[in-house]
Amino acid sequence: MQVHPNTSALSPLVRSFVSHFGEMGSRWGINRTVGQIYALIFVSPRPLNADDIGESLDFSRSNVSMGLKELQAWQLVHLRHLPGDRREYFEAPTDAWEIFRTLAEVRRRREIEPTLSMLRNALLEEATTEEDRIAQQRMKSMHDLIELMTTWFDDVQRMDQKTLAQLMKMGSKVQRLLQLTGKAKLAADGKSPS
Amino acid sequence: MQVHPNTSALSPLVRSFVSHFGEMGSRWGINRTVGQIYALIFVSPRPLNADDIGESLDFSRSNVSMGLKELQAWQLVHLRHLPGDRREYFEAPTDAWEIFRTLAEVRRRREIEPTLSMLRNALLEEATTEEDRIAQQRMKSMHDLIELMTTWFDDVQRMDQKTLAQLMKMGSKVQRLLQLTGKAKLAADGKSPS
DNA sequence: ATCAGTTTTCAGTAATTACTGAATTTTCGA
DNA sequence: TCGAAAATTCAGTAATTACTGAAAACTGAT
Repeated sequence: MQVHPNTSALSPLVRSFVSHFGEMGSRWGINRTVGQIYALIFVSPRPLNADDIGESLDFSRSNVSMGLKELQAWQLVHLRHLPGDRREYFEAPTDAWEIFRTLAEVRRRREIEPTLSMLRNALLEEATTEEDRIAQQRMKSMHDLIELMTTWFDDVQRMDQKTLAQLMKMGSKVQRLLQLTGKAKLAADGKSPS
Repeated sequence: MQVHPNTSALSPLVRSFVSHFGEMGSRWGINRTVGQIYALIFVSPRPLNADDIGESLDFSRSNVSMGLKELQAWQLVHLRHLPGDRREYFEAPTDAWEIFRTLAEVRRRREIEPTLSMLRNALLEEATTEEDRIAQQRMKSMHDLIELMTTWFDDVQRMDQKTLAQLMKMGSKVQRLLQLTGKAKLAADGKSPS
């Protein structure tokens, strides 16, 4: 049931995008095929089914199936059904911010949390040697940084997009603003600014 | 010339840290051995030479050599020489911020820049089909986000650590501050706040 | 210049990861 | 409930990546 026009011949534009994502994917834990599948879905104007994908990229049906499973686990693609078609179609969120947040969230769960938990355990141990005491110190600073950054990221995520954009556009100018506030606060507390 | 005490028996503390880094490493592009070598150097109170490392982790001398080469390419470890010893010793920066910045910098060079450049090229192409036009739109939003974030990161890097810590601790409270400033600016411009 | 100590390279091999096609299971319309 | 269409699983194989030991190259003290 060929409902949609044949999309199996990729334009050079899409082809280069897809292949770049393949390369990049393999620098992450994501493998090449998974990267390519994602890229293809991301730029596609309509949801794609597994056959579309396999045909476009010349992967076996089962390979596509596994790739899609992984992308779903990363929450990078969503399953959809098209009326009058039993096959499963996939589409990807197009909002770059949303994608970024999703990725950050998944990585947090998979990498940050286990690391924090390992570090916390390590810090609970009684250090018996000087070596261990020094090791613990360094683990602590790593732990604290990770924790600071994730808390901050949680906060940032809660901001509305406008504030965020404003903040980012300000860049280091925010420094002056903070200095001002600091002084205002000191003044309000009845102290003279240093 | 056994100048230093034998460090080849790792404490349980260090052992678990090292092995966690091994696991995590393989989720990045970094392989397990490289992750472990880094972890070991990071917590070591003194610089280590390749034999120390190989002995502690039970890797072949050549494997250690390759791992160190990669860590140097990531700028995560530095070569040092100890007086009266011809061997090369390695140590890792212990300041978590510094490590983070280094990593960000290397990733930027290796992953972000090539991606931006691919996207810029793609955006220069004349889109002939509707499909390509849509693909380009999405590539553009991805490009813009990446660019925004890297510029922002550059700015942030230029801030002193105190401001940065302050900013991060404020978290979403900064939102109120920005709203205030916005209003102040409007007032200064002689307009009424919305 | 020599040479012992040290690091690097690299070809071969081991281990891991990716991919396929056939078989199985699931899904949903009739 | 059945059966065809679709999706998934999985054992086997291919491809890639990691690791080793032997050999080559380098280093610096004498």
